[in-house]
Amino acid sequence: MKGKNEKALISILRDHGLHATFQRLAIYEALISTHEHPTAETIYQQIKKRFPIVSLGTVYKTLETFCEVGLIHKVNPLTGVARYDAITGHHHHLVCMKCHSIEDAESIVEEPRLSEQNGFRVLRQQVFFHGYCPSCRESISG
Amino acid sequence: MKGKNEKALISILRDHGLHATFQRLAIYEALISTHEHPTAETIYQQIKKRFPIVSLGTVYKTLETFCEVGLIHKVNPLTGVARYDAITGHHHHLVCMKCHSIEDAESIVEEPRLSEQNGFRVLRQQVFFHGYCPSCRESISG
DNA sequence: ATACCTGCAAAGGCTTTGCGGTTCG
DNA sequence: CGAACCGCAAAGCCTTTGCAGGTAT
Repeated sequence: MKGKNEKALISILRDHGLHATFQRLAIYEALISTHEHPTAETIYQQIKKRFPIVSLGTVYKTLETFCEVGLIHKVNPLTGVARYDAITGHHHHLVCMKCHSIEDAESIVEEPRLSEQNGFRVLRQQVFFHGYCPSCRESISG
Repeated sequence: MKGKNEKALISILRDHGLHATFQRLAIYEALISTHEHPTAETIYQQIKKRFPIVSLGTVYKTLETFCEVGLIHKVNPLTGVARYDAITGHHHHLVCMKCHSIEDAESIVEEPRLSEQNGFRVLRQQVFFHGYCPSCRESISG
């Protein structure tokens, strides 16, 4: 994605049904130019160097819009509120994107519990499946 | 865990180096009695029925303490701040528990991308590996 | 006896919202 | 031109913090 010219970016935004404003171009460009999974604040700080007028509120709104149309993803799989679990063993979670229920799921594949990867010491792993629980699925697609 | 008597719960708390207060017993009991991955607020509401005096602040503190000693887990793998990612393809994340950096990781095992499980329609899956990145690892264990 | 824990209330931080004005298509 | 979008600032949550009093060991 890196190095994409402005025209290509404009097309991408329009293909997703969005107006191509310079704020959006700047935000999207900032996001595809890094692998650091930045926060809204971080993106805001970076953009401000080139466009001192952009506001933090717009960055939030824009990122949310991008998520809605599927252009980007939130890395954080939940919606802000902390959720707790007394089961500390290895298992997965089925997260409903509508009602935000969280169900446990068995480990489907017995994955290797790597203790290292690229020098990164892994202490715990979690798998999230996002989608629609049976009842929400019904209420959405009929 | 369900149905554990009070004595057993007290032992569990003590084994983790914690004082056994009735607030903690109530909070822990509430958490092991459900599979709904409740929020602090939810636990608070439930406990209030039996012990109207317990405060929400204590629930938060207690849950945090339980996490620190490994008695429970936060389901949410990050620390409250939303993080964004322009790469929407299937990949994993290495989350540093100290500096909160997030690196991409390749899919180690080619997992089956189930579209269904228990009637749950899966649209996206994310795997989080929590641990220490190379530099934090160094600064912790010498 | 003392270190730990709780309740209360205030503060903090992240995110959303409302509104008037502006811009894109 | 109309709908979509932006900046600004205030409000809204969720969570943490500080402190004085109480409790477990």
